[in-house]
Amino acid sequence: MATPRPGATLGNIAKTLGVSVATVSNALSGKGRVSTDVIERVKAKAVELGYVPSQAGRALRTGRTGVFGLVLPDIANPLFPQIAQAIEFAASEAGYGVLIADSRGDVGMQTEAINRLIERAVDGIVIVPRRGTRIADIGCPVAVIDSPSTPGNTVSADHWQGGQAIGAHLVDLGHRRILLLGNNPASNVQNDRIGGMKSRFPAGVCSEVLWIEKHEQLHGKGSQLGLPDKVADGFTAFAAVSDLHALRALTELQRAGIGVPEQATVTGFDDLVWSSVVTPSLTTVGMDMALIADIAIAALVRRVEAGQRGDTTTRPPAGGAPSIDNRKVPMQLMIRQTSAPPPSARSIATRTPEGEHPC
Amino acid sequence: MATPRPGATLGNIAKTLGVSVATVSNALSGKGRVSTDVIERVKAKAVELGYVPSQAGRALRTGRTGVFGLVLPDIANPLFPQIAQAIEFAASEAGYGVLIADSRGDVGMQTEAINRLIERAVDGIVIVPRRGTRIADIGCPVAVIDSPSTPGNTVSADHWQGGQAIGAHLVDLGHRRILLLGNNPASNVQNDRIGGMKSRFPAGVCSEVLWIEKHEQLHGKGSQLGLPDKVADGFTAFAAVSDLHALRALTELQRAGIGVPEQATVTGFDDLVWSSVVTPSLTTVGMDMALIADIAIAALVRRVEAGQRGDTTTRPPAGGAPSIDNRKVPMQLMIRQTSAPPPSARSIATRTPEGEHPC
DNA sequence: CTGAAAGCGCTTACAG
DNA sequence: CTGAAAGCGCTTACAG
Repeated sequence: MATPRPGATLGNIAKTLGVSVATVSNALSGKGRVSTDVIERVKAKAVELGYVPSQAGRALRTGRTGVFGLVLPDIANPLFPQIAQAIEFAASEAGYGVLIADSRGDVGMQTEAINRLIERAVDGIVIVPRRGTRIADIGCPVAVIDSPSTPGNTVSADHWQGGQAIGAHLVDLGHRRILLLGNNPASNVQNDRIGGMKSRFPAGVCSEVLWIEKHEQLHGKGSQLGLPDKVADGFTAFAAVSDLHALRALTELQRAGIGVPEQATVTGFDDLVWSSVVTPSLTTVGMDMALIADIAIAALVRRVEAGQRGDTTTRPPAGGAPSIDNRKVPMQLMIRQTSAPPPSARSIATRTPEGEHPC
Repeated sequence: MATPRPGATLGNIAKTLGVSVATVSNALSGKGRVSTDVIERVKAKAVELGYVPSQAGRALRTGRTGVFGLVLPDIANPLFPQIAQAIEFAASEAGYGVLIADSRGDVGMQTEAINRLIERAVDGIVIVPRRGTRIADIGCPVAVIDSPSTPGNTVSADHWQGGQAIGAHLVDLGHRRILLLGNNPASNVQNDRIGGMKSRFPAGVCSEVLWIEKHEQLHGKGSQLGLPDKVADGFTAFAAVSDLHALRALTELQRAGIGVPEQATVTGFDDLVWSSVVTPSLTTVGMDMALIADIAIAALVRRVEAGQRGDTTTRPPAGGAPSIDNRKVPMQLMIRQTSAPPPSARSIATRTPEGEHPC
């Protein structure tokens, strides 16, 4: 047999070897009692014939497909590559495939996407929910990423702690007037990040939040944020809840001839792919997507392998195994070049007394 | 039946209705002759029971899974979201699911990834090949995206034409000394884009290519590209083969106090998500990923639905249906704010005689 | 127009 | 240690 026939089946192997399919199945899976001699001959023949187990047959028999679904709010999201890559890696390590579904930011399509996955009989679903969505009990193991407010089976980056890291960094640098850049006040993630940052601002620090979506409703999509004016007002640091907004801030400031970081500090969130290629490179906070993905996939695998199907988004597995309820993974501060002490701290005074800049 | 039991099967419906499963199957699929009366009752009962066809059963019987694989060289690639979203959309429109596989930039893993997909019995595979990879005949319908040099079954953006569009734009603006920014001279895509640009430069234009990977080997990863010096040398335009490099150029120039576009024009490629949020917004060339995805998926569907399996990467379908050989989809110039006439064209002379800037 | 039957490839008790 | 048999849910000729 020169070319391994792609169609080889357990039956083929059994016939050529003169044994039963049950024996071949057992030999290959190592389950029943089979003599080492037979095991060897079966394995050799399997390789020779290029045997590939039929997932369809196995799925039909076992009721498990070995596939997880991944539902994303919007694949076009710049954060998506990291998530998808990490999930795909963790899943394939665990022997599972990943079926993707894009909800295109629409709640209705999110439901449709989930249904499509269920029709394909996925063993579990990893959901990165659309902002503000609550995932209903869909009769299939679910792990939710990045929505700590959803009860149960959730894993996410610790956005609050990430915010604290950036907040502390800014304060340590000596900044006392800080503009926080958010996109939408309805986002839990953004509020956590902002809350974390603020929690590290001592009494003497004065901060304000600029919500970009609201700003654009007023001044038009893509309009300038007026950051140079803020610098004139005394703001020395611009802390965005996403690298995307940080990039916008950085270029807007640079465009106005304001030196970053000499005259203004800029920080982001997420460590997107280009954050280290811009000049100056962006100080940001990265999340450990690999760990997050591992946790989500491990939770799903545990449930599936415990033999449960059709059970529950919110309750922990019946076996009493630990769920991943609201598990938070620390974020990591990546100090690069867009953050530095404010001009005042360097030129005017060596130490900045608290409350020097009243709001 | 309040709660639709997720486990409902053809047999359940048949039994509750007192008909055969064959009839139920026919009624639902509309294939055999079934009386309208029975069809209605079957459909009603199916809805009532929340019947969801088992893909596993169907797959086992028909030999088709209704799933395509998507192999990507590196999911972390910033272009990936567009590709994945478009493929997922086109596939789900056609009734197919999409299983992802990341080859992480490694040729060996690309092969592994393809094998994993084949084990899952995908009906076809869309491959975005790793640079320089040739896809072997893998016994399963394949559509290749973005590698026009691969023979057969390839669809891609027309990188050459996209280059021409940018090249012409730059020349029309009056630029005569243009620095082309590429990453790697081994990339067909990049060479096509550069070739296209150059093809529109008349004799009087002097251009040069700066290969970033080579530059970084010499000066260290993430080092400055020395673009301000190039401006001093008389270069007025910087045309990158990717928005990523354009962003790098833009920030490096801005950082050096060089006004874009007043003192230097910057252009990119691909219209990545942030290209319109930077200040000034980036002139670039977008690709019609939706069309590319449609073509790739349609080609796969045609093959699958023609009933062929195990056939051929390189040969056209036996039925004589058109293959997608080296089909190219036009790219679209998106003129935004980083491109403008060179300073000389505005201040020194109204019209720039050809050959004014010798190389 | 409808039904009985075979079979896709696999795994799992159960007998030998 | 090994095999015969049942059955997962579906579709497809084939008979009635």
